[in-house]
Amino acid sequence: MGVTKTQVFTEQQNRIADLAKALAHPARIAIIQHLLREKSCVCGDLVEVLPLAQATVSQHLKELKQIGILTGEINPPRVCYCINETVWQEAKAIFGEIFNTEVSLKCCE
Amino acid sequence: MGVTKTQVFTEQQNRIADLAKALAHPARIAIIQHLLREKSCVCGDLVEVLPLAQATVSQHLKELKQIGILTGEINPPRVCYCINETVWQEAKAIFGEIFNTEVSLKCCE
DNA sequence: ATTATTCATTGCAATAATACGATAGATAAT
DNA sequence: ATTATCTATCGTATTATTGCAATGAATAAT
Repeated sequence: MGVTKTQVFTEQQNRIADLAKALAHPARIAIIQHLLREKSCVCGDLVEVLPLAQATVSQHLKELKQIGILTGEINPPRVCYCINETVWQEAKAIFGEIFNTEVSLKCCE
Repeated sequence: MGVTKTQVFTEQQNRIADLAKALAHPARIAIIQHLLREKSCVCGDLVEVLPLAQATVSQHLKELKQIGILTGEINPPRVCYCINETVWQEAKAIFGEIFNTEVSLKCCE
């Protein structure tokens, strides 16, 4: 049916999946990397850096803003996008929780 | 056009995005958590744990196998799915690289 | 007031992802 | 041989995602 059955999973599982989905596009990775490394965070700069149309970049920014990873501060006529420290740390923690789990080596015995 | 322009991004950006996409569904998170925590890794066990049809679970397992996160060892008539340590460590490292980057606080100045 | 700049939104087309019933294949058990 | 068990795949329906041109909204500059 093309629609994820979110209600049958835990809140945590859905949150991780949603955060992962936000990272599941190279353009959004590029945006995040740029905001992490450079000080410039104006939308127009990102449009220049990315080989995508302005409308497409705007859409990716919207998604990252929606999940909370980015904040968009209007500074007319520009908009400055920044990484939201709180959500970023949450994502770091939630991914760390999974990746730091020791993998059971007793598999397939 | 519904198709990601992978060729215009770096290999690393595409790899992170692909790994993130593999994690971008609560069912696949549940599968990974189960394989991390429990020793049982037979496909049938996962079908019982997940509130999804067998065909759907099989499809999610296929995706995780395709990206390399899981290995599927045939042990007739069962199939044992295990976390692939190598790829798992790669994913851990690649996500860590991003999340351990210090966020520039000089944003929007 | 008019024009230019910056960014968001809308509308559309194309492709990808999600879900499941039905079926097939392979082995074990009888 | 027949039946049962386990898993993969196919076909199909539905929804989501990606991408961009065109347009709109809001402010700055002239």
